[in-house]
Amino acid sequence: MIDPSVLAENPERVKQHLRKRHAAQDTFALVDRAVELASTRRAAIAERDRLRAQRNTLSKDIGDAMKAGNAAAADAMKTAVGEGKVRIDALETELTSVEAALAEIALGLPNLVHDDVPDGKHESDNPVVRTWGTPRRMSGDSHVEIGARLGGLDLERAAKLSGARFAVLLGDVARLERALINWFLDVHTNENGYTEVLVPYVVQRHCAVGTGQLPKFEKDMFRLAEPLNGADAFLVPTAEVPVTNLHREEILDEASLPIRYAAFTPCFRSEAGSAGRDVRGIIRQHQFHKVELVWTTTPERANEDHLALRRHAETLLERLDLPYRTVLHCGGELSFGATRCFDLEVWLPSQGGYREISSVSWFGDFQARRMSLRYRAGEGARKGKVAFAHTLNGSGLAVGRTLVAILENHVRDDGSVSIPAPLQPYMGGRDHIAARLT
RNA sequence: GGAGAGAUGGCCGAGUGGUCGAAGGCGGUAGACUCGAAAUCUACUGUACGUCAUGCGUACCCAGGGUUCGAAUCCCUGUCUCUCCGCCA
Repeated sequence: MIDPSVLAENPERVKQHLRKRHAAQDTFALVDRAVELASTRRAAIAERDRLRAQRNTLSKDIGDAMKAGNAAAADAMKTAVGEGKVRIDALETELTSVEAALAEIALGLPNLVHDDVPDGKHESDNPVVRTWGTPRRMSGDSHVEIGARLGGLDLERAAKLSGARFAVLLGDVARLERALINWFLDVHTNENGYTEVLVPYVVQRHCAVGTGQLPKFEKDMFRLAEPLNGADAFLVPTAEVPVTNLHREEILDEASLPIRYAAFTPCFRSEAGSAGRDVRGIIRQHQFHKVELVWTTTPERANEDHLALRRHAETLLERLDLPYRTVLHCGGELSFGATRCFDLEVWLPSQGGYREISSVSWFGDFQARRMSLRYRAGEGARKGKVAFAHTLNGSGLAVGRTLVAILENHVRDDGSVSIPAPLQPYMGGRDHIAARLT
């Protein structure tokens, strides 16, 4: 959520950011509507509070009059309070609907855009900010064929269980997936200072509102048919949702920041808008695994923290010897809640191009406002003041896509696949997975 | 699934209709004392919204309703936590 006072007092600035995002036309009208609603809201609050102050004074006087035995005076004042109450009730009814309408708009507006974000509308407008490694294979079999030859990937049987966009992994390929999870977590906790956290995979609606998936993108998530503990609930689309919400509605000490979590979770996505894209293989699945890195930090630190987080993800690809590039999202590509975002794209020979394997986002205080995640400044001019924290997250990494990249980049001529050195300890010390003889 | 107890400020804990944003203690901050520290003493120590802003007003004692001139306090509903029994991984 963007700052409501900026929305109310500086709508032109908000629209400028919307233009940079190439937002839909009707979004601009919503900004104007919000300005009207905010003004109505302020007027209603002012009148209601004035009447309540009057009531509170009178109530005291009534008590005094009754103690003094002056029933007639008390009754007269009771009548006056009663009249005020009718108006107060009307104003509160009005406020409830005005604030609901305002919240609906505010929760549906995307974040403001960081100055670093370049103009542009499409993926092709994202500038490349880093390239690492040289692709050895420029084309060839996809992970589907390679995985099948290893006896480790069975999409047909997965379809018997769950339909399209699911996979069954077997043998050493399944173990390689598990090795990646363990290695990612070990690197982040042992070398990068993250705290490992294991969280629920089902969350109630308010959490997904907090991180920004809701209310706008409900179609992308799996919603449970039955209420969970009395509330609407969803399978997590990413660990970002439960982990960022861990400290919702808290006021953290600045000394405890940044808080950095590394979380492994399965991720569930309905991908409703993706019909026809990546139908083959395991690039786009309804269920996949991801290790996610989530930071809660201060506005002062956030810029450098965002770059540090990006390096934590990039380094993994380098150690796995997987060529990749890093792009900076242009305005039109920037996701709803992000103020600045880097995508890491790994080289996939079968596609002859780079594919997203990690998205490293800085949200400013956008998510923090939605979940009331705040901190108290410890030092400096603002000492003792409470402010919204900044949140960041990035994949470190998407496990399934890393597996695909390893299969496709490290396959050998005989159909076997080399295991990158860091993963070998997790694979019984072996340096390759052999192809089956058939 | 059955039975019971509870939810108050950073923490502990008092408060059963008005003088309660809330006693007291702990913790924290500042000052005094001290060469310094400890101990001691003094003061301060919530969040949000509104505003004709070094001030004033309003709301918040789990949440939502209700009773009342007036609710932390009374009533209803819900949520969560704890204890015991049952079941289960």
